[in-house]
Amino acid sequence: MRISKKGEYALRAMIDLSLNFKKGSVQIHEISEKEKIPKKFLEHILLELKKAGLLQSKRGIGGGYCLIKPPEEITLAQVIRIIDGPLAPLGCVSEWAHISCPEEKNCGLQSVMLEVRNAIVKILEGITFADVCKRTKGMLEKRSERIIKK
Amino acid sequence: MRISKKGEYALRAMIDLSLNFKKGSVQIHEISEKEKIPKKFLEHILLELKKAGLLQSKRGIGGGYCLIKPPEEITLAQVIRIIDGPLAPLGCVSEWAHISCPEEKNCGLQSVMLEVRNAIVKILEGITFADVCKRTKGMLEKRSERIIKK
DNA sequence: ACATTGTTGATTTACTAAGTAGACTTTAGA
DNA sequence: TCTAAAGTCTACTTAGTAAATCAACAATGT
Repeated sequence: MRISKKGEYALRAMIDLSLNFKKGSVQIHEISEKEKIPKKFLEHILLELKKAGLLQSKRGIGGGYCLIKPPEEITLAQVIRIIDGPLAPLGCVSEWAHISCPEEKNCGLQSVMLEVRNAIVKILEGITFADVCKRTKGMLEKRSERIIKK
Repeated sequence: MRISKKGEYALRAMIDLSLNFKKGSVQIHEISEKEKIPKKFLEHILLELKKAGLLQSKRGIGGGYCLIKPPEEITLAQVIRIIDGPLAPLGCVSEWAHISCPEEKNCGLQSVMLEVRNAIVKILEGITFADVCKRTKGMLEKRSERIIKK
């Protein structure tokens, strides 16, 4: 039930790019250092996200990556599907990669897993990168409040 | 976000054993044939489930496996955790294998994944094998109703 | 011209999933 | 007590994927 390391890196990179959406492009090595992601590996990830139509890039001095659309319009589900594939726990309940069930008689299992899939999808399709950034900000503020109170 | 093949096999085997809970023990090859699971592979799986305290076995002629507890008392979550490990999408939000977050600042992501984890856990800890069997039965009945109507 | 940055494809390394082989142990029943 | 039928155990294999790295290349700004 895990998101791969690659998927996690992709999400973190997208968060970084979302934070910089209005400030212009960010370079691979900046993200790599900030998020502690191996640079060469990150190159591939960003390229995939670019090919999927989420990112824009510019080469040469002063180059870098930036989001094509505002963070309000990109959901976590989109990124995870690009990098890790379908969100469903079993192939037979994925709408993206539907594989027929070997045992029709055990479809009680299928119906449970469909519930799980729907729950996951509902959350991840309902949350944009703008939301995530907002959450992070909110949490940081709360934290500093706590520190001030001390 | 997938359950492994092994995990799926384990679930199917447990469903079989649940259906036979009152009828006595079932042999590996019966399950293997019915569910189309490689026999040798299934041996490992059942052994793991036995060591985890879910199954009982008897060797020799007329031997086989059976549930220790009634299907009402075993949840899907238990089996998946035994075979596939934690249910959380990221290590940093698992209660079973908590790994600290590399980037405290991006904990917005963590909070989303915690929501996902909770949604998954809520479903899988809330459904027992008795429930799954009931669902399957219900679906089969509905299907035969449809056939009769034709 | 040149350093900087992204692009591309090949390759590596490590790990895990999935499955197999074979010797061993227990058991029921002829 | 012998034997065939079951589970048990240890080791191994094979395939695929995750994660990462390498090196040559292409575009860009100064």
